[in-house]
Amino acid sequence: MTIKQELSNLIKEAILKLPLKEQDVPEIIIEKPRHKTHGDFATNAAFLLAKKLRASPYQISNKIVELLPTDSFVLEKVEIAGGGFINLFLTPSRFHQVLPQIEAEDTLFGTSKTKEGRVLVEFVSANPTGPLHIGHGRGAVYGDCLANIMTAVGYQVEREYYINDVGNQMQSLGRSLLIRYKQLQGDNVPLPENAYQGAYLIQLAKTLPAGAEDKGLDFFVQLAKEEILKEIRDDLARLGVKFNRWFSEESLYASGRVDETIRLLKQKSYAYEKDDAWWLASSGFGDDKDRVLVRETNVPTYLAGDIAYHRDKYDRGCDLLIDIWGADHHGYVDRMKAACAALDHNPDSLVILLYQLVNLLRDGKQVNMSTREGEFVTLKEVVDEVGPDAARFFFLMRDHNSHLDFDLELAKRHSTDNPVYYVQYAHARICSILREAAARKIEPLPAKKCQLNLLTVDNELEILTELAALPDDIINCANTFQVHHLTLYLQDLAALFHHYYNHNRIISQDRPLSLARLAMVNSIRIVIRNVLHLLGISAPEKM
RNA sequence: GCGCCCGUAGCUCAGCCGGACAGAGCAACGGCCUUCUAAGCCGUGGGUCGCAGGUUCGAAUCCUGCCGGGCGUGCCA
Repeated sequence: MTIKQELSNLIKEAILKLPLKEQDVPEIIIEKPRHKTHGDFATNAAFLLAKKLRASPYQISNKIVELLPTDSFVLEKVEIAGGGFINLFLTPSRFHQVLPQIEAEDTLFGTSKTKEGRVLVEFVSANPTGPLHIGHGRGAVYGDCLANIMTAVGYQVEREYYINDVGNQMQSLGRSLLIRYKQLQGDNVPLPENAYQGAYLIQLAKTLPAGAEDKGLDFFVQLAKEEILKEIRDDLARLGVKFNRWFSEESLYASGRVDETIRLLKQKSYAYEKDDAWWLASSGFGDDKDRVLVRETNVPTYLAGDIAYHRDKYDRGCDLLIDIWGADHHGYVDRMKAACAALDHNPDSLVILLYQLVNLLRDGKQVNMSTREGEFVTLKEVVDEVGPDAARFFFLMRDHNSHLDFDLELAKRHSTDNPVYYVQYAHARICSILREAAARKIEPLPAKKCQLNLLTVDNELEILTELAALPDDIINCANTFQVHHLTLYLQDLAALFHHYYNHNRIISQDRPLSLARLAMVNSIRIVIRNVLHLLGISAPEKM
């Protein structure tokens, strides 16, 4: 049980003795106050009860405090302040308990089994018509990390990439490659404006032997698709982004799942015919207007395929579908949710998370990212320049709803202002201390055998609080889908450690003290490493 | 026009299911290396939380309107 859960239970038991019925007890929120003088934790429970009990928060707080157990090993002191806040001060020994726990759970510390169910995270899903750009990188890392977090709280998680390998774009891609090939053969064929302009097709065309044009357009389509997909897989692998499955849109057509889904919608009368096309009655489910499912040419739209795909995910037994899209697709959210509702699925079981655009900067100045003529900065270029660790950390630093400035020079800098190094350095520093202890023949003891009551100086208890907060923080991330809290958590923890290191000797002549401090520092190491791994970032032992 | 996101210190942002004096990093200025990694630490200054109303015992946080920035608004994918 986490400290917060423990405190929450204590408060709740007291409230029930007020007396109050179970259903009238508000959700007890235990928060960490901004100021130390307000306790290690605090709750505003009395404010929430004031109306119901027709008493002032101050009076209610007094009653609650009277009803708290006096023989608790957790609470050292309880105060009422700020007109009704209950400020809770913990015994040092409660803080110390976290160290043996971290040691015992080791790589699992921070994880919990608080959630259950099958979650499918679909992300990236970029069209295989060109290299991934930096925006895809943000979505990739966000999705990968969110999947890690969902796994860490107990969900059974699958990660998928939906390949849009159907439609005009693939034909256009094949034609573009064919033209590039002909140009290389000396033919003076112009590349149409609507063709794919990127230089990557020239590179690919160069690998083709003479006479390749005899193999027909379809050969070029398939080749371009496969080669580009291979590059995409390589780029994502380089970034440490993992998928369980690459789901081909084409396979949905081949298996008849698209037609079947359209038939089903017709049966339910959620699809109707108008102007020689078939429409989804999505406006009945909150969309602005109805959407075409099957064109007057009798070819299904992208939407039809995507609905079949989502239906497939549900049919495979997933309880929660998470889609991660770039913000430029937000206009698509309502129709997708409408489609799921039309298929009798609870719209809340489809969560669509949008991430905002990435601004690429170099020393504070915007890097030109014109997508015209394919002149964008590719993900590969960025990862090659700053490395996967820095790239991932930077992509994860901000709320996905906020625009992200990605400064290439900052990401490479080896100094305090670069948060990646700041955090990794804390980890390496601790490893170095542990090596030094070994060199001095100081054999570390398990935390429970150390005199942990020696850990009460400076910010030691603050560090322990921070360590203990991790499981709750991860659960919070899973609930809100806000991954960036973990990068902030790491920066806070690293700052606490660096401060501590600069003001206190860990290894000293005082052996019991050294052992206790080594135990604490080792727990910090475990926690930093675990969180970095959740973020998919390495935890170097030397820097 | 309509829809979504953002608007907090010079810069980049956190805080936003309402709560106690609004936080951090960077930048600026000034300190700290014969002792476990100075890729570090300490100190100083810096804010009408875009504007105007409303709800509330209490609003950066909720509601309405406005202003500014970004994105979207295909029988493309």
